[in-house]
Amino acid sequence: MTSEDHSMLVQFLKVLADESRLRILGILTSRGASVEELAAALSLKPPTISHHLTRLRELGLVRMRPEGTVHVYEFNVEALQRVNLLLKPEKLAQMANVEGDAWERKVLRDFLNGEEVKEIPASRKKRAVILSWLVEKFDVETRYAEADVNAIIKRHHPDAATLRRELIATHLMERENAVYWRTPQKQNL
Amino acid sequence: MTSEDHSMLVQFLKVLADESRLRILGILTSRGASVEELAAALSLKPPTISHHLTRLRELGLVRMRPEGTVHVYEFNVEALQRVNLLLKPEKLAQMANVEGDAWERKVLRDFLNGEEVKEIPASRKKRAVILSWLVEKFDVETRYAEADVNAIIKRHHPDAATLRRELIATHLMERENAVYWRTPQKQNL
DNA sequence: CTTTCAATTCGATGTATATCTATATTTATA
DNA sequence: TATAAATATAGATATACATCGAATTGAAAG
Repeated sequence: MTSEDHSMLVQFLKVLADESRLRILGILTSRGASVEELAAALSLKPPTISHHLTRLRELGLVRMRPEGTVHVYEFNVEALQRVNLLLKPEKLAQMANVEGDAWERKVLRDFLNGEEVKEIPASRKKRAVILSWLVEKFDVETRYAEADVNAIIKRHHPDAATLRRELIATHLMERENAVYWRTPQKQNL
Repeated sequence: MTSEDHSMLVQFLKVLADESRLRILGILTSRGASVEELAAALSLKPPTISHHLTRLRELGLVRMRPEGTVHVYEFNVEALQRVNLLLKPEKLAQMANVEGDAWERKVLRDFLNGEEVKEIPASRKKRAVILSWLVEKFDVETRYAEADVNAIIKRHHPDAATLRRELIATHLMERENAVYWRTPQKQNL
């Protein structure tokens, strides 16, 4: 549904993003006009105008009323209003959220080999993704000794010391005295 | 000024009329993002994303903030609002009205030879243009006998009878008993 | 200072499409 | 019914541009 809005919006914008068609719409705001009139007004050939009007009509931006052998085209203001409604940040956000964590999945694919961390990413952001994956190996309500933490990490990567420090530094885990625990999750909105 | 708005609007729409760029903006509504993140999210290569961001940035639709070696891009909502303001019927009308009667001038060029009507257009609309030109040859406040009307018309075309009848039929002139006069102009809005 | 990593720039390629001429279709008129 | 006029369609051409791989730039880290 939102992705329908999305491609709908793209199509509208593609049709509107043309100098000739905007000028046509501009003329049609004040009066209906025939193909020949528009051709003269824009200094373009009738087939070109016909082409533009077809594209505008496919999206309902103009309507056609035959009058004898002449076709009078009129502007449909409603359709333009619908475009304006879609062209807002909130709507764009909705449309984009069809997916969002493709990047995280890619990082996991790149740096994991099954349950093994192939390499600790140098980039902070990528490291954060791996650490988020790693912290899932710990229970939320359990309290661990440092040796337990190291043991669990070592199932996935030899450098337990570095990773343990990173988990604390990124606040994914917390420590008091010699006791470690996983930081309770905060809810997503 | 209005034509600057015009080409401005076309450029904005051309930049917005792209699926990838709309998705980028959609993502950036909720959070700033790096080129790599966007590339992963859209399943496109970084150079492609860079290209899109450049185009968006040229129009001020996004802003860039370097953060270490990573470039964080953010959405500039204001710029989008400006597009919405331009994408209204009134604005389109303003932009189009740089000229408007090119068609009428073309018809006159085609069917007149100086003060002589070369041929009476068969098309109703074109005939109307020629008749509007012809009726200007009459004073507004004068009352004419049929012979006078014919004489004036014959300065421009031999078939005075037909043209006289057309002037009446199109209500450009009126007749009562044997007296003719030019219909008073109604004002334009 | 060298290496590394993210971003950008460059060059190439394929696709989309605005515009034109020529032809066909449809409606009105003689 | 045949001709003329206004649109529409078909086919051709040229331009714009989205996308990619390769090379370059610029910043951070060892």
